[in-house]
Amino acid sequence: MKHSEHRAFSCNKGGHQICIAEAVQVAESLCRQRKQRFTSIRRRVLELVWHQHKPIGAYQVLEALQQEGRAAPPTVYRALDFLQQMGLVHRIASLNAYVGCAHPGAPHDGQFLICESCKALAELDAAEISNAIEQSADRSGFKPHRQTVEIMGLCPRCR
Amino acid sequence: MKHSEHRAFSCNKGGHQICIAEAVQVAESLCRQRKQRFTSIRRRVLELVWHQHKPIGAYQVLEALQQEGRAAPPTVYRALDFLQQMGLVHRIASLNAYVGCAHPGAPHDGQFLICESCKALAELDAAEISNAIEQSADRSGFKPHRQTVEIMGLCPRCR
DNA sequence: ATGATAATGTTATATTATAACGTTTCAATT
DNA sequence: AATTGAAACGTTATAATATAACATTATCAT
Repeated sequence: MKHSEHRAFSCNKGGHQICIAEAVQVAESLCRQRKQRFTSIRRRVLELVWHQHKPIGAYQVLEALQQEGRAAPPTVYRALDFLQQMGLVHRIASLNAYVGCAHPGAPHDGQFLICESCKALAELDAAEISNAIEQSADRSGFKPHRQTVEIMGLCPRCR
Repeated sequence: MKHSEHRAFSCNKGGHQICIAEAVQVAESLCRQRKQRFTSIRRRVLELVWHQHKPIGAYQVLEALQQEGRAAPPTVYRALDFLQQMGLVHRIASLNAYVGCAHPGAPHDGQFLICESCKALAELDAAEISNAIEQSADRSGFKPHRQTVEIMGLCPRCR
């Protein structure tokens, strides 16, 4: 089944992709477990981050919040920081943007495939890549701690 | 010779590391080959980027330039853009900072090891990593084009 | 109910980067 | 040497991203 190979970019059906309602449920559950408050702002920001399956900028989130009432940058950044600490959201450094974590539960650095054409993003968690990184680092006497891996290119639909 | 394994973080002797004067010479030569102008601003910015073997921010470069005369942000960003296009400087997305390219000649995306303690940076060009990325991307039907790989951790001296 | 802690509101500002437009420099040709 | 067209640079303003600092409110454990 060829399509299954592309599930990194698909959503909902048949995969481990978590969509907006599911993402919120998982978040709620994880926060409860960890005795952290999943406040309405945090929930709303998580929803907005998941709203498109593309990275979203902090100020785009802010705009959306402002249409529902007052809000200022710190509100957004605090919520995003919290969600990142909970491992529910990743920051994409090369885009200054944020995306919902596809594999929450255990905090981790993801690896990201980002389509230069349609801006869609898929999160990988390829041990193959992590291992290659770890081994190469080791050979330089370097002890890796955190990795940023962001691959720009063309997604299956756009290539 | 254990130290040779660590040459990614060393400088000058016995390795392919290029230090400030060498970097300028190589740059001069490459620009001449490509019929590009290696102006005094571009030279000076390249020197400043190489001055420490650590990533440097655009505004730090600016400050240095301003101590030698007038300068404004566009001056720095233009020079940095040019140097990046020539493959002489890399931008480190996770730091919003710039670093001299250790392997100029053919433009490429490097992979970077960044020490969280002393801020030293080493550039890798590990085929092992690129291959792992390419294969993982392939399996998702993704055609990679450009990669950002930035590993934070502890360098040999600080670990 | 009370007090401690965490979360949020609010204002201001820091940091990084680019837009827009006029001027200068440079090198190729006349 | 003068001309000219393109590239580089100067300058001012502003955009885009992110944080500092401090007052206020909400929540939880007692």
